[in-house]
Amino acid sequence: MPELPEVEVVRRGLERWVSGRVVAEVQVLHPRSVRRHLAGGPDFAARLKGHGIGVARRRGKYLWLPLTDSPEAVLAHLGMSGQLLLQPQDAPDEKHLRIRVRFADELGTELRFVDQRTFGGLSLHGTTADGLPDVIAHIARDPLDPAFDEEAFHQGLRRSRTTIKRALLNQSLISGVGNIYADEALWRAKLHYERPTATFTRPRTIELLGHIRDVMNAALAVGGTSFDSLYVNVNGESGYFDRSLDAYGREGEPCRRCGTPIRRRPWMNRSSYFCPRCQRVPRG
DNA sequence: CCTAGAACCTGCGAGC
DNA sequence: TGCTCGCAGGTTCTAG
Repeated sequence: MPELPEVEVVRRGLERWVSGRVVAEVQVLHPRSVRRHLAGGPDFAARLKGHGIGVARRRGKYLWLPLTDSPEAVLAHLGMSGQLLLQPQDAPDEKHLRIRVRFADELGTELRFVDQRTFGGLSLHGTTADGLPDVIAHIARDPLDPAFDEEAFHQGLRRSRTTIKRALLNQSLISGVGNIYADEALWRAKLHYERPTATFTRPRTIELLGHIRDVMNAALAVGGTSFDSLYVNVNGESGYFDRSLDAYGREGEPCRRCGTPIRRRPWMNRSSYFCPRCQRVPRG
């Protein structure tokens, strides 16, 4: 569940169904799914056993579960295909089940990390004074964070010699934006994805941030974007924002503003979708 | 230091 | 039917 709205949907599920419980047992079924832990999966599992789970938190696409009785947190990143599912203990294992967490209560449910492509994973870290896992200190605040620094973001754009979509995907400049919401926000702002960031005026930056927030909030309100069953909440349910997309995945379909067919261009081993009329290529 | 591109994985659908 | 190719919501490492 890659981008901010989808990760926030998962965070809310964890807060409701996992926070407040105590870990009884952890099973690591794929070594790659435990990240940055030299001592390996069994040690990761042993270190979690018996600890209480605090309120789930999120920054950008990262989410974490603070431990209530130690200054550590379980950090999760879903990568391209990761899911955190709350399942009945007797439900059959998913094909790509990587990590199982059982709890010391009688609720009969367990937390499962399922990940087809294994780009995601869980890790265990110390936390900074404000409760942030130390390894994500370099991740910028996301645009839904009330403390997001608009001026720092604008100055970051002005300073960089890159193009706007690359900048939007740079998680140390602004976090939570991925390929879908970058294309959607740029369509709304009528900006071409290869516009140099150094050309941005402050009003243009502020307007773009507004579109990013609008599209993310709209997606969040309907459970995020799900093209297929890979992107679901902790109860396995899909979101509906795919119906409301204006650019992403709409190659050949008419722009909802001007009717011109939306184009897809190969870009950084993936795709960019844009309206060739509303979003003009910058000259130069 | 900065930026662009490849690598890391598995599975699916299109085309031959 | 079965093969190959391109493509998929992300991050990180390396080369220049």
